[in-house]
Amino acid sequence: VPRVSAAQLKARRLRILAGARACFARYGYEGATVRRLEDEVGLSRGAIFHHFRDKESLFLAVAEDDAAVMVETVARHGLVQVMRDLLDRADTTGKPSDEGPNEPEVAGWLGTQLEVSRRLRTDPAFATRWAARSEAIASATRQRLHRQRAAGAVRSDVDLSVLAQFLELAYDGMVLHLAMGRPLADLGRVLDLVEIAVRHPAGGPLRDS
Amino acid sequence: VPRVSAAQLKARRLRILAGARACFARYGYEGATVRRLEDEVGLSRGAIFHHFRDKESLFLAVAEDDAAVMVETVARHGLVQVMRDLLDRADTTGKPSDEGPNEPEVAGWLGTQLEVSRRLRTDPAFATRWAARSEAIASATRQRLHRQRAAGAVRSDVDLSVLAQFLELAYDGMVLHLAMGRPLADLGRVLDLVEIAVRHPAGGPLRDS
Amino acid sequence: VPRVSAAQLKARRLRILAGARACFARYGYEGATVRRLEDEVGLSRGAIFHHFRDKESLFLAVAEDDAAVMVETVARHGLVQVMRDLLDRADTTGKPSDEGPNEPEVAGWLGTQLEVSRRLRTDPAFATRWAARSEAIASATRQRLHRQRAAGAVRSDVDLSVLAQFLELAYDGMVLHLAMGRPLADLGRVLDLVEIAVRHPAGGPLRDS
Amino acid sequence: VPRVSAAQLKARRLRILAGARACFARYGYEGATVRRLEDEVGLSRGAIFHHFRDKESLFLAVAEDDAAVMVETVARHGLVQVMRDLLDRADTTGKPSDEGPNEPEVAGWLGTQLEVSRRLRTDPAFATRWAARSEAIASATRQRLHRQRAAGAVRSDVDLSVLAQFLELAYDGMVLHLAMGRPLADLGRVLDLVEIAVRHPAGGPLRDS
DNA sequence: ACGGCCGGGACCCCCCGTTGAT
DNA sequence: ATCAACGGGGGGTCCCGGCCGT
Repeated sequence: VPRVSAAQLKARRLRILAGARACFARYGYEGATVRRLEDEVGLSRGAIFHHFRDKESLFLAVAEDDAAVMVETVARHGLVQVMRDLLDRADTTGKPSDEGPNEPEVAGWLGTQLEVSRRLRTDPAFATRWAARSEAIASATRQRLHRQRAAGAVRSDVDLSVLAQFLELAYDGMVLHLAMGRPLADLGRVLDLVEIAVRHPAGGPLRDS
Repeated sequence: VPRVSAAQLKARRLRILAGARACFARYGYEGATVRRLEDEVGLSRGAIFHHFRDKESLFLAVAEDDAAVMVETVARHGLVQVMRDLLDRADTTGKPSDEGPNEPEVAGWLGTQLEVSRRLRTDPAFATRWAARSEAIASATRQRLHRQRAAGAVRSDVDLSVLAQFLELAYDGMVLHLAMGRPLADLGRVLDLVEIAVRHPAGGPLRDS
Repeated sequence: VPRVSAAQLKARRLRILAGARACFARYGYEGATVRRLEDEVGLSRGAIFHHFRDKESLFLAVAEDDAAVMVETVARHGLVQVMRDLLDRADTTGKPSDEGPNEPEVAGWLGTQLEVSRRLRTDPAFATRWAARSEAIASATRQRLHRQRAAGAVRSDVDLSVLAQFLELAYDGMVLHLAMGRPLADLGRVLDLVEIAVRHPAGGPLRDS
Repeated sequence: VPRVSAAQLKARRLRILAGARACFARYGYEGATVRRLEDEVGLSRGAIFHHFRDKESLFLAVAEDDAAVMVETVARHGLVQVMRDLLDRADTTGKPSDEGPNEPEVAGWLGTQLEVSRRLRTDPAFATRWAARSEAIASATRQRLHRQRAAGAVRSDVDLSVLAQFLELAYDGMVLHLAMGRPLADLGRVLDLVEIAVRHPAGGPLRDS
């Protein structure tokens, strides 16, 4: 017999995830000591490790959450739009999100992405667990491109998979760029270049904006 | 009175840097424990920390070395070529470099780049020290683009700085992509897209390769 | 919700202090390695440093405990009596104390005193924190002398503060003498001299004992 | 065939001893790292360890030097005078000594004494090596008292050995007091008390000074 | 469900003393 | 005789996770 409602349990879990995301983003995986997780989450070791087996599992849960959100966003708006959103939100620090309180902070998102990449390099076991998530994003991108091409909005002289990889390359580049806190500068116009390169075989004229 | 010649000292220093680069790349900064550094380098704590004040300094030296090599390469061959080289070398693991024994392993290079990005996020002091290196690469890219445009090989309807940022975005994307060990797949054709987007306002036909 | 009662916590703390005192006394501050502290206390690093921030704090707690006991003893029985007790207890090693189990072993006391003196010399920050404790002992000595003089048991041709310093000098001397493990020999009769010098302007005849 | 004169060798040795004494006094035995000894002495490890087998031997040499000076001073002027000198010199910090450049700084002397006491407690082997030096000082004190009594300057109703121990007690007290950097205050008048207690059975009037 | 106490592994770095070159 | 380079042991401390009591 659960002493608290399932809803409360889920809320607790989300609270832990949110705090953990912030912590991992700010300090990195190793830098996010259990002590700091406690402080950020507002619960103690016992509570945290009651919900997640260990630090690794907690991190994986955070990362999978982010990945799921991203898959959905890509499927609905496309990778380019994801990048533009990223840019907008990075532009206004601390600006309250317009998609609800569950929307992960952009800094947290970026940080988590980078931490994932680090663990992919150094931890083969993690890589295995993560492969499915990664493919889900790629698949969502390809499917959307497929729909877009059918609508005539995507150049047809290049394989879809190549275009998808091109967009992923740009996305990865943005993640790294923003996560390193480098200046935003003309990133908006850079994204214009990216979009045109996907749209028109000729690259075409720059859209006026 | 130096016990060993300056040449030997420099060689020793390079040996430490090489081992450290491999270690940082394989295990990440925190994962590269002193024990592992000893094993990889083949020297003892005492020797290593005689040449470098502490682990942080050692890492910084590795990163600055890589940055210097990269600045030079960009100035000579351009960022696109750097990316193609990256791709070629990533294609054949363990293949002996054709630029001499001092050429850093590509895996080491990539890993270092990512570790730099992590520390940039989490360590403001490091960010300050690194800013100059970062700008040097950007500057080299801009200067080369300037020369290329004068030669008519670069589109003239877009600001150079935007094109430079576009290339840097693609480069960052490649670093992240490769460092995460993701499949190379059609990355070569993706780079073609990148190159064309920089070259011709009209995008033009894909070069046959 | 405390897992253990406050009493148990306090007991644990005292157990750590007792072991630490023995360790510091036997090996000195630097010689009292964490490993030895573990062995002596019977608890692990984790437990010890859960109660005390670091080795320094643990040592300070031991020293302050000893100082508090000494202030009280001086106030009740006077410095001369403290010295005689010291002598008696040094005479019979391992003899169970007659003042309860919390009474610090004399060897521990002495060793701590000497370690305090070392840190006073080498660590100005420690000196500042310790000044108050030192003055408390001096003050207790002066107050007791004041009462004794009123009772006619102390010579009146010398300033009280000088007499107090004389006694402190003798006390310091005893600490050093005993801590160095030098022979006790006629120390009892030496203390007679000290006492007489404080009591009678003329030094007077030796009391028969 | 010595490549340098014996005098130069001795000078080098003295230079090392002087620097080491300062270092041991300022930082304590453990705190006097080889690095600091190098800095203070102005020579490197190799040079230092060429003249002294290891740190322990160096410390012992410093201590024995000090002890020898003290034996001589006690024999010539008596322990009370040694204490008064100590006091005078402690009174004027940095005052150039009037007994030549080989006269150890008072701070160094005191620090060494205390370090000796620490090692006596914690290192039985050291205690054995030191016993002879300790007895030499005591012997010098007794012999001088013997001569003084013959001259009628010392009370005759107390055993000489007790008086000697009394003086040693006071001396040890001064060492501890001064080494701890406590205020000098009325220490001069305290020494008057000590002297009178040794001189006259009746104590007698305080000398005017 | 939660939290404080605790165990013990491992971390980085310091430190002493040796070696071989000069 | 002197010193830089070096080996490797051990220092304190942090840190993760388990264990009970509440």
